[in-house]
Amino acid sequence: MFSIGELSKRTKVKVPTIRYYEEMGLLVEAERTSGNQRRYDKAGLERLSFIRHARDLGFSIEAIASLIELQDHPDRSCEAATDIAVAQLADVRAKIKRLKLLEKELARISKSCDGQGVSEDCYVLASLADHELCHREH
Amino acid sequence: MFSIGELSKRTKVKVPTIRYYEEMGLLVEAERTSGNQRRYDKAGLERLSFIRHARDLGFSIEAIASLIELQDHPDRSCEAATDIAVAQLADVRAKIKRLKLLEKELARISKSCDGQGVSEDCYVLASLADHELCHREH
DNA sequence: TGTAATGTCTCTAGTGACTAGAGATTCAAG
DNA sequence: CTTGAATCTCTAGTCACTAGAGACATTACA
Ligand SMILES: [Zn+2]
Ligand SMILES: [Zn+2]
Ligand SMILES: [Zn+2]
Ligand SMILES: [Zn+2]
Repeated sequence: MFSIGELSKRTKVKVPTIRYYEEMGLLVEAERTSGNQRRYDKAGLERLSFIRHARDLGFSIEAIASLIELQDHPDRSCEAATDIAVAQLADVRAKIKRLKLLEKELARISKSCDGQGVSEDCYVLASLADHELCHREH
Repeated sequence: MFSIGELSKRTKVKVPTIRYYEEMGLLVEAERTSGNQRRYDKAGLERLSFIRHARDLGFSIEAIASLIELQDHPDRSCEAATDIAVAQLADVRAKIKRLKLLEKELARISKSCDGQGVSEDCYVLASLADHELCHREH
C-alpha cells in the first residue's frame, strides 16, 4: 500500500490528475487511511498505467472509460475495443492530414518574409488577410 | 452597414464567436443601432476574415492579437509577424511528428485484433496496458 | 399600422482535460 | 514530540468556443 505521491512518482501522473481521474470514474475510489488519505496497491498502479498509456496515445477519457469497462468484464466480446482503437487511428490520421496542409501554407508564408520590412508591406500579414493567396484549401 | 448575422454569413464565423472575438479585443467594438444592435462595414468584414483565416491556420487568439496590433501600425517592423509565423510552423511540425508516432503504434494495435475474441485475450487491451509492447517512444 | 416571425441583446454556464491555489489536516522522520 | 512535507477538499482558471434563457429590436407582410 502506498500513497498518492508514490503512485504519482511511479506512473508519472500528477497528483491532482490522479484525483481528477478518480472523480471522473476512471479509477475506483481508493481505500483510505484512518486520516482520510488515499492508499493504493498493485491493481491501482496497473489501472493508472493503463489510463496513462491510453492518454499518451490520445484516447479521450470517455473512450478510456469504455475500455476499462471492457477490461473489467473478461468474458465480453472485445469488438468495442477494436472499434475504439480504429476510431482513434482514424482521428489521428485526419489530424495529420489537416496539419500537413497547414504546414505547407505556413512554410510558404514564413519563408516569404524575412522580417526586415515594415508591417504595411509584410507578406506574412498579407497572406493571413487573404486566403486566395493560399495554394490549397486547408 | 450590415448586421452581425450578415457578417456571420459572409465570413462563416458563428454569431456568438464574433461577439466572443469582440470581447477578447480582436475586433474593435462595433457601432450600434439605436436599438443597440451591432452594425459592421467593410473594415469589420476584412478584420474578421483575417482572424478567421489565421484561426484556420491554427494561430492562437493571443498570436492573432499581436498580428492585428502590428497591422494597425503600418510603419512598424514586421519582425514579430515573421517570428509568430515561424513559431506556428514549428508548433505544427512538432504536432505532426508526435501524431506520426501515435499513428504507427495505433495502426499496429488496431490491426492486431479483429474484435472477434473476448476482452481477456484482447491484444488491443493488452497493448494499452503495457507500453513495453510499443515499438518506439511516443 | 398591426402583428408575427426572425434576429439580436446580455448573461450565465458548460465543454475537455487538466492545473493552480487556499487553508486545513495528517503523516513520517528525527 | 516537534517539525516539515505530504495530503485533504474546494474553488477557480485555462482555451476557444458553444448552448441556452429571457428580453428586446427589426423586418416582412397584410
Ligand atoms: Zn514581414
Ligand atoms: Zn488559406
Ligand atoms: Zn480484441
Ligand atoms: Zn506505448
